[in-house]
Amino acid sequence: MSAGRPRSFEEQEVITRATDLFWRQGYEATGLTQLLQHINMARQSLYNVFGEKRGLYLKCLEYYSQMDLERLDQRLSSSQSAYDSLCDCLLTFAAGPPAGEPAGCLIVHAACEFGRSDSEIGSIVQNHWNAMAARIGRSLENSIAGGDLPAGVNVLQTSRALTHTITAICVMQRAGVPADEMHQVANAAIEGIAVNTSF
Amino acid sequence: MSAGRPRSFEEQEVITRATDLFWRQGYEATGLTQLLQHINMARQSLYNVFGEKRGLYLKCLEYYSQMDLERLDQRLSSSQSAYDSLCDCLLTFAAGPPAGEPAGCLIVHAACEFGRSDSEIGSIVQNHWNAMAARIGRSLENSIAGGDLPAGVNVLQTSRALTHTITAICVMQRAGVPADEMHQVANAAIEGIAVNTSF
DNA sequence: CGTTTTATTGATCGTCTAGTCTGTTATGTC
DNA sequence: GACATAACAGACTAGACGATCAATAAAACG
Repeated sequence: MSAGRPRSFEEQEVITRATDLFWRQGYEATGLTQLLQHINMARQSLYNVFGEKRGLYLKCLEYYSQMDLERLDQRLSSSQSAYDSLCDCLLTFAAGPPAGEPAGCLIVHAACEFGRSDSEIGSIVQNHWNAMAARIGRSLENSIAGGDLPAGVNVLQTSRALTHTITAICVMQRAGVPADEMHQVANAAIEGIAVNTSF
Repeated sequence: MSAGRPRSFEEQEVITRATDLFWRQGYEATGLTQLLQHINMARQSLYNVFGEKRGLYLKCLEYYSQMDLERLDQRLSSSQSAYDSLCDCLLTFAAGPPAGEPAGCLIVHAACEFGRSDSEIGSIVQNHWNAMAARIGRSLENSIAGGDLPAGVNVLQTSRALTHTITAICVMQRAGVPADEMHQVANAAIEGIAVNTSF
């Protein structure tokens, strides 16, 4: 083996910065020139490493999904009880993104932009939502085990409903809907959890 | 006054067809050439009538919003009781769009594409969601009056929550999430309605 | 008919797009 | 130092973009 000229960039750094731009603007609205400036990378290097614009975008989607799920995990284990963590998590989503972070969700934006037309993106999107629902479902089960929720709660149905609630919050935050409305929705979701009991 | 050469198109027809295309593809992904083919209109005529691409898009957003709200009204008065209509309405959303109609929601897509960056679009988007919530709120009040819901239901909070549920259903349908999952979410929303009581 | 008004047509504008090609630079290995 | 390998830098391509211009066509009015 042998080596050539060393890279002047770090691949993960590039993905992180590109994710930020796609997150703010979406895929179509992000031009290659602007993208290259933002990630501080040479044109040819991008094509060497990622093949094409879409290749980098796919990496960004995967990175975003992983990052977002990690943060969800953190939030779902923030308090002592699983139930309190779950409620806090919903309220945190409702409070909006941390300072400096774009509003909205890259996955949601990807779902809207590509719909059913790109199956590879579609599966990343659906995997993400399934993973969210699975984590929330686990949190619900732990809440039942902890005695904060009745045993009859329909975990599958409720976990999906909460995933939808979070998704909708992201959409509306992107358009600038005020936080107090989001707060109301989060509260409605919390109050609705215990009701979805199977029989 | 006087008249010139008569138009070879109908403005409403143009808006209807353009709406269909923007609905499927979004604003950025829809090129002017494709758009003109789809609406069967000469390039210059578009600029005469709508000023620019964005002008037509704004008209489409307004048309879509109005159409969507009218349909919501129909669904919310489909059954004998307000409560049954509301439940049916949610389940109808969960069942997916009618044949030939694009999945997803033009308003949601606009919210994602433009976010806070375009205030004119932003206000159309928010007005639409407020109008949805208002209609659903009225339906909730009627359900209370009809005796199908307890008087303590927090109408404002619940109407917003249901608007969010519908919004999320649109997003996920666009990505091809199967209808039975949507059905579960609609059921969770229905079961959750009665719980959101103020005290 | 001639004038006015409006709409349509097709060519065209400059710019930007994603993607490629070529030559140069920087490394490790022999 | 010569060679192989890999990355950088910048010019470049062909096509698409939104938008405009000038010329033509079709109506109403005098």
